[in-house]
Amino acid sequence: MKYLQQDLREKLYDAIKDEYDIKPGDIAFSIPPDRKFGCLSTTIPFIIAKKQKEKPFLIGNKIIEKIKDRLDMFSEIKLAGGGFINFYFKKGFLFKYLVENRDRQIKNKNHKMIVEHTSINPNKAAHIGHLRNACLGDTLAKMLRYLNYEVEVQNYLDDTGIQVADVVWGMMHYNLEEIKKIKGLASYLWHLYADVSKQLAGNDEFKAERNLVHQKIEDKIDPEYEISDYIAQEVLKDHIRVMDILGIRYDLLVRESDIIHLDFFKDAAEIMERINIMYPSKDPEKEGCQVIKYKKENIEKIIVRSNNTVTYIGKDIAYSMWKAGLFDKDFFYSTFHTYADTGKEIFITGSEGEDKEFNFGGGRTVYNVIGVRQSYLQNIISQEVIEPLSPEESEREAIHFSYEMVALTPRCVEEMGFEISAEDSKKPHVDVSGRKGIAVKADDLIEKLVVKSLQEVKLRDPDIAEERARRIAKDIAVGALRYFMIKFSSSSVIAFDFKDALAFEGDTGPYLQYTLVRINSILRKLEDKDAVFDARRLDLSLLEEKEYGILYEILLSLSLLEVQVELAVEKHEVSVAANYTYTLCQKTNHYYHLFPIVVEENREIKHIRINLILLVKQKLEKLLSIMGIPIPEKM
RNA sequence: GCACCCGUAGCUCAAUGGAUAGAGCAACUGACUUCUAAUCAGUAGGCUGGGGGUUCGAGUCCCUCCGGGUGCGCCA
Repeated sequence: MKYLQQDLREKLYDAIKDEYDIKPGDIAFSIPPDRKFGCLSTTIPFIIAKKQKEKPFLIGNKIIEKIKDRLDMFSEIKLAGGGFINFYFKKGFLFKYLVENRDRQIKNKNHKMIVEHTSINPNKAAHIGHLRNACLGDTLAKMLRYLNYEVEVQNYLDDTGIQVADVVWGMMHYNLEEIKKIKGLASYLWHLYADVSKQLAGNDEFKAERNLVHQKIEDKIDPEYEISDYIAQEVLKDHIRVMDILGIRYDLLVRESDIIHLDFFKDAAEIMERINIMYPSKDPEKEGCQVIKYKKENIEKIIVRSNNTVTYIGKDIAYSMWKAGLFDKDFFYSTFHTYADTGKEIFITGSEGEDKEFNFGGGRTVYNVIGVRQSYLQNIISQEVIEPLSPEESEREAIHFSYEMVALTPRCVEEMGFEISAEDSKKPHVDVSGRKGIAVKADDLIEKLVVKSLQEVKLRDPDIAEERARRIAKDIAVGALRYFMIKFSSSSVIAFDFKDALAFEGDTGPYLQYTLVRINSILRKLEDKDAVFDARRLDLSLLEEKEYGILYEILLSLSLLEVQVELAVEKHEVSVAANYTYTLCQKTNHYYHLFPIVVEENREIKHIRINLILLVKQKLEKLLSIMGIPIPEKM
């Protein structure tokens, strides 16, 4: 349909460009709310009317006169509502078009996208907040791959940060050998981190000790360094394990320690100084500091402190510039992990080693999936650094893929046995806090989902083999979780509650899975020779009006797959795809409930229905794979 | 103070400036001897926080007020 729309836009533009002063981009199409208004519609007469002071309906009628003989896929082109031009496809056109073009490849964009997501501090197990980040980022990456961009997924590791120093300080009464014996280190550290945070709060002596530990980690002094290095790596492995359960994978792990040791900031600073983005502040309060001006809020942000150390944002600037290919320096790389099933490797940066050729970094578009609270800093990076360094229009761009936090409902906090202050209990939701230990661990949530779906599976098939049941339960759990994490628009806070997250009915991942599982089940019951695409034998006039109407809605919906995915990427809203998939499934369920397929006796009608569900199956599989929702073998 | 986000059905959320504001949950009614009831059909539920404005057309854009939340550090 995308090609159809493009084609139509060009023809329309050619027909009217001499008479009206418009650009091809002004012509947009939408699908009208009611089929009596046709299957495609444009409001171009209104747009022209605004510019040229002529009645929209007069313009519309003129346009229709010009184009009506040039477009043979339509049976009718009508003016309605005072200026809408409504197009009516010839009966059967769309179905044939979809079947014939079902394997059409999306054009290669020759454009490298880097998506940074997950980026969890490597000092404790992952929680639901991190899951939202990873699910959004992974879905975005999968969408970009579907649209045929070159995509590289990076996960940034703040291995020298204060959070790691916190837990190392808390572990200093152990030696490395003892730490290596701890089972489930990430989960152990979860509790330790909460304890440590409590101890450090308001105790300056402890904080001074912790700061010393932090310094030793940065300077690679043992045993602090070796302990921190071990912890960061073990926790990272645990994050990779959890994310892999959800089908989330990475290409490259970038360590902050390597950015520091390779002194990336020096190269970044030289470039920024050269074009005066970064300069010494004249503000007496910021004497001796290098700053960047944030024009929108008229603020000077400190990048280099008066003691010559680089701030948090300074390091991120260096990393962002490297990601966008704005300087030549590169990391060294080695393999960190190999995925058993595909044999694909995750690489990790290093600061020394063999100087081999790798193609990491150098993205034309660089997405950073990070919470909305970081907007201020991310805006500085994209507006004040990357943009000025990319003078040609959209040559390089850094995009903050922003989302709101996952919070807990007060009820949920109480359910989990945390104490809740009177103040918090009045709020609509309570912030997740790794520091306080108030959060739902990713592992625990997944386990709860698996247990619940296993119950449901066994309820439906008491004789099912244990291993098979577990496999299916896991698929359902993953589907439920991933869908839950992306179905809300990213600007709304998710007030997490087990009741909603554990739901398997209605607007949920399992609903989508169920739709496809049933289609597969129907197809299994057909003979092989029946279950084939064949566009020549689709005589839709055989269908009664009601069936034709519902079938047509599904076809229109199917035709929008690529358009919807593009829209999701453009709007930075992966929920667009989730909602789209859900309505497609609703229509499909409605359809095959009313019109049986296997038992249909009229062979031509049966053939039409089979071709429809074959199309739905193909598109739905694509959509689910984009959202990382697995397809269970049965439900 | 400056910058930003949110407010839509009882609850959780949808809706490129477009035609009659839609789903799910909860409630109520109905459909399993039928290709899988994790489904489907139906009933009920709305001054889209209030007030102005722009527009042929506003839940959507602008202004203002009310209510809720966030960011603005030589922390990360």
